[in-house]
Amino acid sequence: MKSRLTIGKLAEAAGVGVETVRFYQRSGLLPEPERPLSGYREYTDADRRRIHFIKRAQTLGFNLEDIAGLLKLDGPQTCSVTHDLALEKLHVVKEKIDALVAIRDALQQMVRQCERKHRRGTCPIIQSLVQEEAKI
Amino acid sequence: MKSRLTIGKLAEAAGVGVETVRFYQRSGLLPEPERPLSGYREYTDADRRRIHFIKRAQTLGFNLEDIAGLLKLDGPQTCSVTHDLALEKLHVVKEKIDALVAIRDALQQMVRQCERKHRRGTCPIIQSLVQEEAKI
DNA sequence: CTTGACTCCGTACCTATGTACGGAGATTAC
DNA sequence: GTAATCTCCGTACATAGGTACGGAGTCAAG
Repeated sequence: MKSRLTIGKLAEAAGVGVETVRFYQRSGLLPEPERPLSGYREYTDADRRRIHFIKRAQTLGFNLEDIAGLLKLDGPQTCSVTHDLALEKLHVVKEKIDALVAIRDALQQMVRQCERKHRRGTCPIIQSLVQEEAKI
Repeated sequence: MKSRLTIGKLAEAAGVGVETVRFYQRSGLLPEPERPLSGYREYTDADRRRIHFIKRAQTLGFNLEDIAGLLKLDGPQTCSVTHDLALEKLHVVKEKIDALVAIRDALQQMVRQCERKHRRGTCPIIQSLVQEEAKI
């Protein structure tokens, strides 16, 4: 099912606006699509998945430049370049995970505290988050 | 050691600019500081930690509005409000962790593949990331 | 007690990431 | 085949999150 999509269909399928697709193309995040009929862009499902990936990565705190770096990992580099870049990104991702796990644990503790009605003046969310700082 | 900080010292200690501190104050992310001497703001170490938390949360994909919500957990609400807000944030944080773990695993697989010199035309980073989509 | 660094405030400006506009041409639905 | 819809392009505008400016007041070292 090699569905050919116009820009409008792609945008709808990916949950973004047409202008966003054009913007990503201009920014180099999407490859130049074929334009057989009259100059209209023709996209494939791979482009839709790529946009999904971009949007997901954004919610994880990567900016478009970071994301371009991640997407470059799919390119035709030598394996050593890819390897090093992947390792670097891996490091960043692991750090993000650690920081989020600390926040998750603090939130969980807070929820439990509230459920045990052990409330004092204020719930110690910032304190518990902030004291992770030395570790992170 | 209840160190009193001027805005410049605070900014330096927190690794941001003076204007950023003023901006956070205007945005309600930092409380109004005391201003005993001649109107100069006087900050404490709690403010420095708060800024660190804001910066850390930003790299995890929270925007300033999200962060204000997290910081509100430290406030003097009733426990039930705090509980519900914390649960909601907990959900978001867990989702972020899951997505990052998927990316981490894909990157790890990629690094291993490169190390085994099992390279084909392109490393399958996008494919492996993108195919998580159903799960996430 | 002067000089240089710091702070005040409001406002203007900047970058990243989109969003919208508008007029001309292509396509599709009737 | 014509009307509605879609796409083209360049450019302008919008929003979040800062960052810089400028002129006046304050503080601290010599």
